[in-house]
Amino acid sequence: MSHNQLYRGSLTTIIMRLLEKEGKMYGYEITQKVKEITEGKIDIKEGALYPSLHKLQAAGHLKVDAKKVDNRIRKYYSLTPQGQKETIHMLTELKEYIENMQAIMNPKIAY
Amino acid sequence: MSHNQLYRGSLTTIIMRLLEKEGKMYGYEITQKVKEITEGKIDIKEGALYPSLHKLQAAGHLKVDAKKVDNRIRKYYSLTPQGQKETIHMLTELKEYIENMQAIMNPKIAY
DNA sequence: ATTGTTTACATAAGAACCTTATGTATATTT
DNA sequence: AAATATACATAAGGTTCTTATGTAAACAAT
Repeated sequence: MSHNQLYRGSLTTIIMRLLEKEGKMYGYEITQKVKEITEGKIDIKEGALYPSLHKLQAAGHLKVDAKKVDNRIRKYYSLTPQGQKETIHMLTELKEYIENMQAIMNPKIAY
Repeated sequence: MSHNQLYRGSLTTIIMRLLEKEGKMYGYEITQKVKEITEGKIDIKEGALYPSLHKLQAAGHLKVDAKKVDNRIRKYYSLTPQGQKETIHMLTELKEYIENMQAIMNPKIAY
């Protein structure tokens, strides 16, 4: 994902948010979209992506629809109703994370 | 630290930034300060804190000064010159992390 | 006076999430 | 023909965390 440890734990939130907006995406497409949006700064590794997609599917957050395109399999993922709720929750958590970190980095308390 | 996976990887940045501002702090003090600043939302576990402090010290980012207060040992940590440089780097990385995540969450690209 | 809580350090086992490496297979570009 | 891009997948190992446990002193409460 990145040389930086900060990104550890962010992958599911990224996946869920992209699917929320795009409707459906396949794995490789997610990696390319994230690269594009972040101007190459986030590079999702396949070894992280695919297990993460499988886990989200097993948890009932994602459903999959396999399609053959150009004689190759693509697995299109999309949010389940439960996944939509979970996405809202994840976005709230991310917002809180950022607020908490900013509070520590730039506290209102005098130093 | 938190039930939330997002915080994974943030602890060293938190420690370094607090020491940058406070000058010197001991372990227990760091946990209390973070609780205070984030209104209890971030609770640093001792099992994470102490190994992290030891690792930062071993890396040359922190120096330690043990003092006996009330018949008990306190280990005051502070940044080395190298640690000060590293802190600036970590803050830049955190800023970039937040920017990248916000770009994914709220892209300027039309959907 | 003893029990429980807070302060203050420490480490070990195990979980979670990642990277790196490797594998398969087809399409496209050089 | 070879290299790169597309598209999936898993296994081994690293890092960071949680949970559990331990030591020890100060302080508050019953």
